Amino acid sequence: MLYLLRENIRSAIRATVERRFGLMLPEVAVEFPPHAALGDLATPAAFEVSKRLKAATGEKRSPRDIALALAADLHPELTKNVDRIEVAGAGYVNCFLRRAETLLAALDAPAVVSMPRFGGKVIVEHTSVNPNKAAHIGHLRNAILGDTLVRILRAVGETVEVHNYIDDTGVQVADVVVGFAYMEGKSLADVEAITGKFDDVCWDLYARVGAWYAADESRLQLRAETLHAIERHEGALAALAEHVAERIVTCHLATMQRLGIQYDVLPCESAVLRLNFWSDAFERLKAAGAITYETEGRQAGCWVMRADPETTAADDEHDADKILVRSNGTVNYTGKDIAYHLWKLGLLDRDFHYRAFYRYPDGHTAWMGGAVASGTESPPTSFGQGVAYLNVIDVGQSYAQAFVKRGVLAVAPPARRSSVAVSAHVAYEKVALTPSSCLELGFTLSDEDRRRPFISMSGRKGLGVKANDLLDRLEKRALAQVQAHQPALSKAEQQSIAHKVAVAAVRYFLLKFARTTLIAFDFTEAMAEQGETGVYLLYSLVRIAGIRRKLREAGLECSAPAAVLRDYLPQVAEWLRDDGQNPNEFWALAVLALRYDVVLAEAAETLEPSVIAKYAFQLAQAFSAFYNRHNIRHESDEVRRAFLLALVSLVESRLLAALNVLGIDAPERM
RNA sequence: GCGCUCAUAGCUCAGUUGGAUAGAGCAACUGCCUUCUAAGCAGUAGGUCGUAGGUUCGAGUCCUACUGGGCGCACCA
Repeated sequence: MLYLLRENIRSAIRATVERRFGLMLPEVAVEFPPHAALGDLATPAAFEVSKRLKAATGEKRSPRDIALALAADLHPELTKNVDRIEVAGAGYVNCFLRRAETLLAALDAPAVVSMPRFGGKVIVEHTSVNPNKAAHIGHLRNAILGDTLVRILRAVGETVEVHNYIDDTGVQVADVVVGFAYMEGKSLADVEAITGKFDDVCWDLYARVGAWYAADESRLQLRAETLHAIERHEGALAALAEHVAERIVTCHLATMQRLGIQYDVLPCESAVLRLNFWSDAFERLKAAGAITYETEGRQAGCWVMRADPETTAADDEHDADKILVRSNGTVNYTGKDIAYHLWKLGLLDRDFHYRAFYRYPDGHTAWMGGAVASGTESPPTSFGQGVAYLNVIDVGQSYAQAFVKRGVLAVAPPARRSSVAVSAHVAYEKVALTPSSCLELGFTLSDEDRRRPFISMSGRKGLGVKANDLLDRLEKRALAQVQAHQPALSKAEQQSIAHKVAVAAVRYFLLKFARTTLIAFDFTEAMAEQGETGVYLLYSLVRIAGIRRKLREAGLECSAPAAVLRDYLPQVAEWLRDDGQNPNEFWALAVLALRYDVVLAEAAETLEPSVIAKYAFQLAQAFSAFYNRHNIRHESDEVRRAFLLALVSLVESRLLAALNVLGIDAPERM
């Protein structure tokens, strides 16, 4: 609601400044003042005009004079929504909205308007966990961040395709294969016969393989041989690798499904090579002059991409350049990634072979993009060919991601360069463990480690909190609460509620931190059900559901409060008026709810989901205060009851929208 | 060595592209359940925004230097 209004004010100010002062303002800041006495929207543009006027003409005019002129000119253009405009402080222009009219209009308006900016399909890649062990909470942060980003983009009207890249040919898979084949002497049939949680079995095995290598480094030769067999796609080891990768991917998809996360395409790295994506990309990189063949020095025999000399410098220990093709002629990960990204933007005349890999309960299918044609079904739409890509990958990959982008940019035809320019690496910090969490997991720590603020997770050491384990613990804990609060419900209903509570808790916990904040995972904090948590958000909506239920039971139902209030506009205006020095609490709540689309737009623009999480909590908090002060069921005045209910409806609508974008589903009771 | 990033209340973190009186949760303390769910609400206390300069009407936010963390710079993926 406020998004469009803010844009209107922005353009009105820009036009007024141009007309009266002959200045073009590139950006006009319109913000939300710290308190209600200063209006609903405000702009410090007069300060900017004063500065620019002085620079352009030498004329000195006080910001306050300019603000007065702006306010006078602005008002006629905005009378529809704005009640009055005041100049405050040294030169702020403050707009006050017509409260009653705005509230009623908002009740009939959708929570958000469509405002796509990419102009076509955006490809979001996230999760991309090595398919060799159970997913841990670090992978969960990636997936939840990515999934929420997808939901944000879809909410603002973007078309999004979700990719989960499967690195089925890397050392990580090879290590588990070595474990099965050489440590345990298992055949493919033996591994296929393993029952139970396969990802947990591999988690333990992977850690043991690490120790096994450390005990005798000559065993690393087995890894190299296995890797080679996988890359050539030959023999029993390759077949075992394929089985491990596919089965683990299935585990990962099931884990993520618990959190409401789905994928459209699972492109496999093996196919990037076998379907000649790379050889095409290689030729194009050479033709574009983006890579050069080294004939001397320690990179002799390699194809390398030069670093940007302005931002990176080489020294004795490090080459700033990035090798894409090793001296033995094989391509590394970054090279393959460039090929994959060319495909994402439709810049390769090649495609994967698709087969339906995973069915979701709602009928959606995740398609595996592999090297060989198999199966009878084909996808309903074409994949790839996006106008932009967004990669949710941890910040440690920034260096490599920068080379991927430069590689794609070098090959892209001029008309498509803007596609590459708007594409981005959505970087986030990792999840580490607090020392106390490590101890709780049963790991022994040195005294030095004990004093550290956090300890990195390590799949190779088997040190980490598995995603499924955390969810299990949360569900168990929530179930105990639900059983205490809702003893009358069936076991199945209680479990369904406990599941929703657990999902809300994890998703909110991993989303409330800004992307660049390292999370030191602590069980106590992550399992908290009080304060700034996903549980609190659910509780607010449960209370709203409770209000509606009780009103229905009392025969006081009111499905369309706006229709009732339309006949009592002066009364509504009175209820929304500030009382002397005190700002009006109803209006404060309403105007916060109306900011939803502004917050969503900000999240979509900055690719920062945490702002929505923070906003949802703020709105829920404001509602809780309202809830404690006003009892709707016991309100005898019918019109006032409709008024209070209108506020509840507004909050409910925006809170539901926010939670939907956060991937959190609220139960009726809890 | 170079690059990126962070430093805000006892702890964990927000802080609207430079704006008006720096906020929240946890922990501590004080109240509130015959009431639409107390998984809650109201209140108290807690700050030289790492240090020193600079830019300007205005700096937690931008620039420089310094101090102290974290990450990256592999013929790994």
